[in-house]
Amino acid sequence: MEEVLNFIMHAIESSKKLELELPNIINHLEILFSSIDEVEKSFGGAKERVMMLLSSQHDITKTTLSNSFASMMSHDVFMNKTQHAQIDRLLDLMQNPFDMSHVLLENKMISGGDIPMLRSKGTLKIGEMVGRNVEGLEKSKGLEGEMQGIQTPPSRPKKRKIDLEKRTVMVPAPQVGNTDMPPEDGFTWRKYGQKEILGRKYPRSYYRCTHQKLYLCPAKKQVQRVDENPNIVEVTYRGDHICHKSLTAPLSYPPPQQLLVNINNTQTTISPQLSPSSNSRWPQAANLGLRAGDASGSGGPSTTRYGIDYPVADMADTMFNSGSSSGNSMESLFAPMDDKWELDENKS
DNA sequence: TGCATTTGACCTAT
DNA sequence: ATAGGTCAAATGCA
Repeated sequence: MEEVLNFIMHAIESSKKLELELPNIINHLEILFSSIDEVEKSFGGAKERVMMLLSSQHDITKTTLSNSFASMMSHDVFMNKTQHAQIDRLLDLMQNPFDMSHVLLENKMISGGDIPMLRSKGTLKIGEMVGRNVEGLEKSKGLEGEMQGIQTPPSRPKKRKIDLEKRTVMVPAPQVGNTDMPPEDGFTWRKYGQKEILGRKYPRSYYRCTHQKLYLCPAKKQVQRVDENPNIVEVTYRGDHICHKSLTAPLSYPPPQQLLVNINNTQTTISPQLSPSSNSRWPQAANLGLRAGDASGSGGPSTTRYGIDYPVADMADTMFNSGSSSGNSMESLFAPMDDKWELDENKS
């Protein structure tokens, strides 16, 4: 653990140094790059070692980790309630690396080598695992043996009234116009609530399917900005859309696919993943997040449309859904990912 | 006028 | 008691 703290302290020092020198080096890209690189590597090293500790220390407890963080953070910073909560979340992540939403966030924040590391340890799976939360994990008995003794944290409230499967995806928030608008995902939603969430900087918005009353469609989603990066929103889907199955429903939408949104420092990519357990109920990858930068997304209501032309979405749809041929450019882009991130179903 | 959003109140699980 | 989730009246907009 000492080594971890050394890495973290070095990263913090490097960050401070970078902050101080920023005005001077902002125009010297090479120096800027090496400074950022140093910070990145230090945090990466820390995380790598924490992961190693986690794999070897089956009885690691949240308390001991928390104490380590607390002592580290208390050098000259008084941690308030929110910061404690954020550390709690980080600890949850460390003990539950399966939550895809966090993993994606981590992939953005740290070097790209980390996810392969997780993958090689067999601790991370895409497909069935994408975005599945703790409840989903607990149901997934086959995974227990692969958790390498990492215990799911003593959970906070697991289920509320509705016992629906939840899936979380990270999508880029709109950069222009009304950035509070949820990303487009091909469905029409109606906002029915917003709430401040303890330990989170940004409020959580609650949406239900516009056709809930008409078609008794139970689909809901929660949209929340990520604390660490407001440019990313965390979208949690619950319930299946049945509105499109109704004979009297509006025009159908394109077949949704499960997705993986892969965010890194400089660009955002959206990678389609076939879902083993549900191949028709989750939002289409191509549509998610495309509202960012879409001028039409500024201002108007958050509801979207069935059967209306969406040039950008269509373009992406074409890229992702242009049949099973392996010739399209997007597939070539994501091919390495697909090869490495083996779906559970393919294994069995 | 009808639909969507806002927001305080209420409900419910822990 | 508390926090997350939902309801519903008030309000805004086209």
